[in-house]
Amino acid sequence: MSDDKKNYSKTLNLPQTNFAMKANLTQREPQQRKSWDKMEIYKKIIDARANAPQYILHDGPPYANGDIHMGHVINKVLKDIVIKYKTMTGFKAPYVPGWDCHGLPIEAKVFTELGEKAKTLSKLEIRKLCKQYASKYVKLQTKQFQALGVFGDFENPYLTLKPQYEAGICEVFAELVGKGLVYKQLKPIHWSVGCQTALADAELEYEDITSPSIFVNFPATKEAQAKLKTLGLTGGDDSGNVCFMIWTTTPWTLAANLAIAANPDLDYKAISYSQNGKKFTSIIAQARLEAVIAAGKLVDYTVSEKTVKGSELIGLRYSHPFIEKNPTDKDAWLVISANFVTTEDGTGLVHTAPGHGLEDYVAGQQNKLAVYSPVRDDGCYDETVPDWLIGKNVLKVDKEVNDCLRNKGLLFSESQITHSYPHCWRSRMPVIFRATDQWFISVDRQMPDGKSLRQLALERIPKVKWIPSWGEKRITGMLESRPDWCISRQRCWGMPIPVFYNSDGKTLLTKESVLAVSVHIRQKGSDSWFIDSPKEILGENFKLPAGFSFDDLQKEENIFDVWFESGCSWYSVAKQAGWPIPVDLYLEGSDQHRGWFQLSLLPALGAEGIEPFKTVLTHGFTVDETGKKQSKSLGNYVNAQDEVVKYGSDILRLWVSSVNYQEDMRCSDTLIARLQEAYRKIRNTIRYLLGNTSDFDPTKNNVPYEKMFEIDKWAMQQLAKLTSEVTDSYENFLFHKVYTLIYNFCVVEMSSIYMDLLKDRLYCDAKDSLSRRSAQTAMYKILDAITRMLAPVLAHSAEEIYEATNFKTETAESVHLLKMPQIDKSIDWQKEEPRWEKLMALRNEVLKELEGLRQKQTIASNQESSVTISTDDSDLINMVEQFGVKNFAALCIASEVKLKKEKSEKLITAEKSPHKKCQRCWNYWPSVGKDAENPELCSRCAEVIKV
RNA sequence: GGGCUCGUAGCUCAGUUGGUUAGAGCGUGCGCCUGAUAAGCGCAAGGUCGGAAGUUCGACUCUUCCCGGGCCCA
Repeated sequence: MSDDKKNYSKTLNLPQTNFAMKANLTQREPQQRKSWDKMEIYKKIIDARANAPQYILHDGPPYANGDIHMGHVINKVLKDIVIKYKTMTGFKAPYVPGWDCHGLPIEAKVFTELGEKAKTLSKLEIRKLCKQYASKYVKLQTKQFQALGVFGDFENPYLTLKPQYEAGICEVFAELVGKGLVYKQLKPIHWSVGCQTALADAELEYEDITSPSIFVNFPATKEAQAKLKTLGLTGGDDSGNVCFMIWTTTPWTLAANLAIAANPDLDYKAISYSQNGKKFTSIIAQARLEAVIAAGKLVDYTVSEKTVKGSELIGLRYSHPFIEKNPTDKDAWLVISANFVTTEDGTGLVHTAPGHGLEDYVAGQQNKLAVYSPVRDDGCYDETVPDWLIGKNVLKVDKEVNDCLRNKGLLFSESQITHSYPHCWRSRMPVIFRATDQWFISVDRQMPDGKSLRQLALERIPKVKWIPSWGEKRITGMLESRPDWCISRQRCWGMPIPVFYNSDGKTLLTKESVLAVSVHIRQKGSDSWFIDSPKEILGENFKLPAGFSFDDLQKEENIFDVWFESGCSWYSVAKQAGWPIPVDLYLEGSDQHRGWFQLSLLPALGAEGIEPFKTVLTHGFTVDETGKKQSKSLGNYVNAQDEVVKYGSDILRLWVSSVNYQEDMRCSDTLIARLQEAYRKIRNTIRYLLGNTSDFDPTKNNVPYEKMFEIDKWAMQQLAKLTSEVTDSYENFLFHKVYTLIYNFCVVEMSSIYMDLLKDRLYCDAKDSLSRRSAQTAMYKILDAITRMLAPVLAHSAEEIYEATNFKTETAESVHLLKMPQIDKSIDWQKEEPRWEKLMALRNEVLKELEGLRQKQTIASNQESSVTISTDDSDLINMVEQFGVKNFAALCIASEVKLKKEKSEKLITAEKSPHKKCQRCWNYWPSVGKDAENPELCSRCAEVIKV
């Protein structure tokens, strides 16, 4: 038997292709990239689109630090899919990758590596090391990004440390200065003691810590006691010590206490009790009575019947629990009014230290209090505090402060609470709130057009398309509540703030002065700020305002917040490259609503009055298999490099495309391994298409649609549907739909249905027969279209497929130079769909019947069967007859289908075919044996063999 | 604690303006084929749609609360 088989199999048109079944991506992909490098693929693509309309995706700069992780993979692959897709739809879509190079993480790392030696180095020397460090990681990450198959101008990336970028920062800053948005002020900010610098909101990380939770009595002055008595809150001499009770979790800030805030609308009462043998009467909010009683574990106490509004308390004075003399030159130690006081916690009377809290600061300003912050850069008290605190680290004095209060009998209650508290992202130490001189960009000052940055931002946000749409709500909420932007940092690795001072302390900061600095920076880079004289920096022709002379100018030592630097990229990169603002797309993780999106929006609105982006697309974060946050310490962390090395980058690209990036993305090695399976299925489907079209030359063998077999027309209709839906999904950035559509098309329409039933025609019919060429025409078109549709996702494999395609409709050097498939509008798949649904339903019933036979072992394959459809349903009969009984048999891969036009118990019956098996095509056809020369063949095969 | 957001089979996704027994593919189990062969085909089992109330003739779809994630903030 095997002899016969072997003989006849040689007469069949079996698939032939060099396209390997085994992908071997980890070896193949690097070669692919080499050949792309050699042909300068990125340049070719851009050149090929020289006169095309532009589509600008402006890259958000990752920080030049460390290996890339899954977050980078998702971000860069999504961007690359967009770029490749837009390119294939005819746009000129440049991709200029960028890196954020300045900033504390690098500087801190350099300091750590240097150890003690750091103190001996100059700022310039430190900056040199920082630059080396950043450059090293730019190079490393460049390689890692390219290894993902990302195309871009990696030869000329934008780096925030390049002089032309830095000059751009200056120019944006100049505009903001010109609009009056920049000011310097003593104001409490987050201060990192570890790094000795101010920190931006984005540089904080919240961690749980344990803090003391104390209730403290502040003794009312005699005058205040008298007033309280008049109000009826306190009684006669039996009131004992009359106090205002406050609550705090930061005892160290008590040294800077200047006021107690009360809410004018809240109700306050007095509670009398004895503690340690002393009688007290404390004023607190009525709503907090219960909590205070619990905190003090009071058993015997009386509460005043009288209730007064907070407004009655305003102006009453107290003496500080442990400081005798007002350390400031302004008023202090009185009850002030503040609406932010609530009854959620504490006592309803809030300890206020304007130098150590933002709300305190605002309240202090309103009440003309000083901004008193007796804490030095190193986190220790200065010499204005009581002797026993001078020079001590504020984060370590809680116990001493509490002891002092206890000794004075003013510590009403003491316990511990655990709460989340901001920490410095670098030094990991808790930050403190501390008033220092800082530079700010105001979000509420009026600009020349009468609007504030905040107003303008809220006005422009709806003009931007936010994907997903809730991004708009999110960024709106953030902008509504954000404070002024603190843009100064007391470090050296960054762009200096271009400000000068004279010896009187007067500030030189005008639009013109900043622009003059910008010219210098553009030529010499920001290092020159640390080397050159003010005269050299400003240029000797610069006209100094009255009161300034070059001989008496000091340079500002602060540098910009790195967020300000990256927030200028729309200018330093996009605008300087001549791209129109707003650019088409910003695409980053959803954390950037607070970060880069917002901090690009503000400078752009301030400087140009327009938002920098038309569309903002955000993606979520990777979580582990159970949906939890990934972290190295928990061991549920997926190392991106390992995955690339293990599976190849197209698998990771396919994974990125397969998940809905708008939500959290579960990620693990197992889940990525699943995508490898999916990849194999797609690959094999395409391999089959390649194998069966290897002898198909579309210029010679093409069969026009009208002449195609019905089933092939179906395939063409399915392709038209797929193309239309995939295009729609790409246009809406719904890549996981692209994936599902293409994958299901491969699995269902192709592998399970079409390619299976096509075998007889492809293998057994004459090579150049209409039936075979018809099938090949459809397969070829499907192959061509799928290759293009896959190219943005499977960047390497699509190229491999394109190379393995024998006859190409267009010859290009790369699949990425081609266009996406056009939707064939002459094919009305929607019109045909109902008919096919009925035919496929009937087919399903036949297949079910055949499955029964197979389980009974009556037949082994569908080819052995003979099917009978018995019905008096004329619609059904017409449908089958119109379609053709033979076509329907082919659809079911049955050897024979008979149509009985009478009603029967069962619509479908099937049996083992009574006919003989053709040894060539394995069909059980009546014609087997009719040919005298080849008695074991059917007449079709006998004919084919003779040619 | 606040803002935004997510929670449909083991996994990845569909589920139209609320309307008949909630779908697909993968994976799993069982079987078939051996002319796509470290491939291919078929069949089957998997879901109280995170939970609880409510609105409604009717809710996966609307409302409220709760539980559990994520991002951002305090």
